[in-house]
Amino acid sequence: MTQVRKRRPPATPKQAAACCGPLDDLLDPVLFKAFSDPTRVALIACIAKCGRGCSVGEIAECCSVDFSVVSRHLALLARSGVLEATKDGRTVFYRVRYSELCRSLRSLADALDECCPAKGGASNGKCC
Amino acid sequence: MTQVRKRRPPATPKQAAACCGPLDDLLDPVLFKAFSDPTRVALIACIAKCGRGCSVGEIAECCSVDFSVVSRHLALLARSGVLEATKDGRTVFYRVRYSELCRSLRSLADALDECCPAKGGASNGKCC
DNA sequence: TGCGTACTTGCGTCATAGTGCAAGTATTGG
DNA sequence: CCAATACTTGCACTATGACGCAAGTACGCA
Repeated sequence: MTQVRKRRPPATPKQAAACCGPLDDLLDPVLFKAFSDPTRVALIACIAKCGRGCSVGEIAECCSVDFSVVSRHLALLARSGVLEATKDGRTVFYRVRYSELCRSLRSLADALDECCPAKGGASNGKCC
Repeated sequence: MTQVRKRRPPATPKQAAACCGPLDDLLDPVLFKAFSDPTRVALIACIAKCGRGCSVGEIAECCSVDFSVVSRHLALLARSGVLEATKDGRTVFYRVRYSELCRSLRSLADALDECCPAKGGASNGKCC
């Protein structure tokens, strides 16, 4: 019978870098860049806790920076997939893309677990 | 009898910003800044997939930037809680803090769910 | 059609951050 | 004790990004 050979974790970091796994796609700098600025994080928290679509004007009342700055941050957050923009007349509503965001975060956590030797992850071949 | 009044989600973003919930702590810009640079992300993926503690020299072979740059990135990643450094003689080993990282990511996902109206989150009062 | 509201975009400024080189520090082995 | 190894740190340069102001665009309403 053919034995199912368990894939080993890469012996060196260089080998690890060469073999692509789920981590490489999930560790997206563009997504996490969205969460790397205090002002943006405040905006995200604000909209997330509100639980509904919010207009730019409403959101701008939450923080002390200029209206134009808020507008730019929101556009960036929409581009990076954190928020979703819908336009109604001249008002733009931004809402949090809860499910997509949660899925990304949990997938990343899962992918990390797959690599973790302590959890038997690294020897199951799913890491890369 | 006293009725257990379900807390409503904040009516406006400004109100939402004022009430502190789990999100405010979990949305940590310092942590996510670690994941916001392509070079750093490559280093993290490299070490994570390797599944063991890696020396700075080994890690530096993975990417094209200068050795000193790698050293600085690794130090930053350790400061922000992504990596853990242990010194053995003159060699420093960096390893991924899998469990802490996964916990942070999953907690954030959970906190977001608590805010999501579609999942009945926003009306349970746990959001803020 | 003109005006006000809601938002976006261009531009200049300033601060922060990434990078490479070179020098410095710690540790090991001869 | 000296030299080599492994890494860190100082310094200068450049790039990127956050910010505010002002001008521009889009839309609704009278």
